[in-house]
This record gives sequence, structure tokens and C-alpha cells, in this order.
Amino acid sequence: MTQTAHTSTSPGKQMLSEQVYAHLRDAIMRGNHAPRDALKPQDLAKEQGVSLAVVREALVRLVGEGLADRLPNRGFAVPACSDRRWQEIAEARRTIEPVMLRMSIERGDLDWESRVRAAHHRLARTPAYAPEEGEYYSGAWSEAHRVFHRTLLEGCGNPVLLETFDRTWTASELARRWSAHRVPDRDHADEHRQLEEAALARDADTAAEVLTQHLTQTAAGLTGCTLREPAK
Amino acid sequence: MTQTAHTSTSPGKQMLSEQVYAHLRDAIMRGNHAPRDALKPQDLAKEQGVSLAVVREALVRLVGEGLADRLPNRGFAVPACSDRRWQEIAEARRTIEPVMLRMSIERGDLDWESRVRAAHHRLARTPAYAPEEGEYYSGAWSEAHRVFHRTLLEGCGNPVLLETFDRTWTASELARRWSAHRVPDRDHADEHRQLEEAALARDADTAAEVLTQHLTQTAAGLTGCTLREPAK
DNA sequence: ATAACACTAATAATCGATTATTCGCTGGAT
DNA sequence: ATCCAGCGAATAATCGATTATTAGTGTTAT
Repeated sequence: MTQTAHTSTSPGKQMLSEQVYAHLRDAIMRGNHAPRDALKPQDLAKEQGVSLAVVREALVRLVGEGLADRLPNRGFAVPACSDRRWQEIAEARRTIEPVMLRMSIERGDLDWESRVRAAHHRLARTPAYAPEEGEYYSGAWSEAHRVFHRTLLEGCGNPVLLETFDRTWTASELARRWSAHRVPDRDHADEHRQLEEAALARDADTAAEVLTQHLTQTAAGLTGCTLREPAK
Repeated sequence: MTQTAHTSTSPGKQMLSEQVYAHLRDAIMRGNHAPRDALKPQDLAKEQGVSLAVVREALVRLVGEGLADRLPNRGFAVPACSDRRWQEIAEARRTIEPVMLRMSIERGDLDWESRVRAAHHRLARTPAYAPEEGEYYSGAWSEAHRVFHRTLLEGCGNPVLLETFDRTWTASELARRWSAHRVPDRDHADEHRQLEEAALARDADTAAEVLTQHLTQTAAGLTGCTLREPAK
């Protein structure tokens, strides 16, 4: 009854597992499930009207991306929050992204410059908080934020490095989602403006320094969210 | 009949899908299947005496690691060889690994030093080619090579960065597997000796420089293996 | 009273079969 | 002779049901 989605709302026809995967990923990233919560295939399958196999495939993919944990013979779960791991992710970003940014500034062409301008414009004009959308950053802002940072690095022209960025960004965002406080006195907008400015001025030293500071401050904002690590 | 592997040869009891995954991964890394070859679930399932589901799970995991391609509604295949992608992988390694090596040299403790010595000793004493094992590098040497490079970087103490290393190393090894020629005049042993020496002397500049050269030469050795990209 | 054991309920892992899609082939029309 | 339509086999994707493992609960022996 559900396998023929091509007749209903969905315009294109992708695989069932792809839809379920996207839905689950979004749910986890939006924080709909609490960390360490069990992801029961049966519930999810019934919930979305599909078979166990497709849910299972989606979960396996999520595990591969670090968006779910697998406990052998005990099923799947939302990844646990570990302060240490978040700091490691932040350090990895501080290690890699400034180097990528230097490559980007050295190699980026006119098209890159234009896309950086466009991405920054969108980010600057998007409100960070949406009143109706809960207490965290709005979905639109999060996406604009990601696109801005990614665009800055895209000038390097290396898809492998950009895949690495995507992975660490995702992990980083998952951490941010469960961050307790949001450091209200932080001026993201100015940091981003400085980044754009230095990048377009081809000032690699300044840009790398600003990015490092940006990432360091983000990591600092995450410390203290020692929620749910109750020994077990 | 096959689900109770705990009674037969296998000592521990892991999931079926884990064994199948490991077997398939090894087969691909060993080059048992040609690039662009179809990986048919039915054949693999019958071949290993398991159901389609477990093969499917293994293949999905492989795709997540870049060790298999997925063609929607057309199944799975061994990843195609693209010269450009290999150069991108090599550049990514040149971008990230020297920075990691610097961190490692700065932070590595006595245990790290000891493990570096051990890994280099094993690598230096392992023959690169095994007559009976085909025309390529021997399995034992490949593993010792990987362990040496990884151990060098493990001093950084950051698991996230090391995961990144693992991914790019795997991709790089897959490329090496299909490399046409093996640059016979290359002296790996000396490069590795220099690396060990500089690292243990805590000479970060020299070590990073040697590593960059090492990776550059490896990449150069891969150019020209433009096999099998027959338009399509 | 506590600790070890047995039993039961829940669910993870696996399987065999069904449905849907694609590829190759035959045959006819231009 | 070449190109397009329709048929048929192969196989990818999905499903429903079966088997095996785990966690929880209650019981009994010390």
C-alpha cells in the first residue's frame, strides 16, 4: 500500500530506504530523540509504514556516519553525548579547516568569490532564532551557516577534503544541538563578516586566524554540557 | 544451517553481517574484483551461504566507506578508478597528515615513541613483495606499512583525526591496488627510516617535509594508471 | 535476606518469498 | 539497414515471518 509513492505527494521516485534515511537523519539532527534513546526498528517501521529491512538499512547508514550507535545484539541508539568527544571534534576542525581555508584563498576563482558573497549575504540576513521554532537556532539559519562555512572552503577544489568537512560539520552540529547554553553574548555576525572580508581580500593569515578563533569559541561554548553520562 | 557459527570454526560469536562485511571488504581491497564489476547480492549470498539481507547490510556499509558504489535500482559495484580522484585523495593526505604529524611530535609520550620504534622495526623487516602472493605488495607489508604510518600520527591523541586518516588511507590503498606500475626505483625503506628518525628526534619541520615528499612521490607513482574509464 | 537460577516477554538478527524495475532481445515499420 | 515498440528474463528492492539473544521477573535454596 505504501510502496507506490509515485502516485501520491512525492514528485520523483527514490528508494524507500532513501526517504526513511533522510527522515531519520533529520529527526536526529533536529533533536527529536534524546541521546542514548533506543531507535527501535519495529516502532520506526510501523511509524513510517515500511518494512523492517528499509529501516535497518537506514540505521546502518546512519551508524556509518556517526549519527547513530550500534550496540551488538542490542540494536541501535542515538549517539551518547561525551564532552571529550566534542572537544576532539572541535580540535579536528581547528586542525583541518584553517589549512583548507588557506588553500581556498589561494586557489578560489571569481565564481568562488561570488558564491562566498552570496552565502554571507544570506547568512547575515537570516535570523538566528525563530520564536516558533523552539529554543535553538532556527533551521534556516543552521543551513545558511553551514553553506557559508562550506562555501568558504570550496575554493580549495578538493572533494575529498570537502567530504571530510561535511563529516566533521555534521558531528559538530549534533553536538551543538545538545549544547545546554547558547552563549548569548557571542557575536557570530561579526566573526562571519571578518571571515568573509579576509577571504575576499585574499588575506590568508588573517582569515585562518579568525577561523581558528571562531572554532575555539564555538568549542568553548559547548563545554559544560555534561548531560547524560550517568555512569551506566 | 549456517546461523550457528559458534559451534564451528569461529571462536567468538559475532554477527553474520560482520563476517560477511569483513570478507567482502578484504576481497575488494585485495583486488579480487575488477573495478566497475557488479557486486550481485544473490551470487555473494549463495557464495557465503547467507541470506540476502546480510549481504545487503554489508554492501551498504561498504558504500558508506567508499569501498563500493551504489547505482540506484542497478545494485552495487566495485568503485571505478579515476585518476583525478586518486590525485585528490593524495592531495588531501598531503594537506592533513603533515599537520597531524606535527601535533603528534609535539604531544607524543614515551609509549608513543616505543610504538613508533616497534612499528618501524616490523616494517623494515617485512619483505615488500611475496613471490607467491601475486605481483603486488604483500599483505603483511601493506599492513605493517599502514600501522607504521598510523602509529606515527597516533601521538596526536585525537581519535577524530585518526578516523579521518583511516578513511583516506583506505581510499589510497584501493588506488594503489589498481596502480599499473610500482615504481621499482623507489626506496621506501629509506624514506620510512628518515621519518622515524625525525619523529623521534622531535624535529617537526624535517618530519613534515619528509612526509610530504613521501606522499607526493606515492601520488606520482599512481599517475598514468588510467585504466578502465572507457567512456561508459 | 540475599544470591543464584529458571522462566517469560521483548526485540534483534536472519531468512525465504513477493513485488517492481531495468536490461536485452525479438520483431516490425520506416 | 536502422530505429523504435513490446515482450521476457534477470535482479534490485521490499515485505512478512522465523530464529536467536537479551533483559526482566519471579522463585528457590542457602
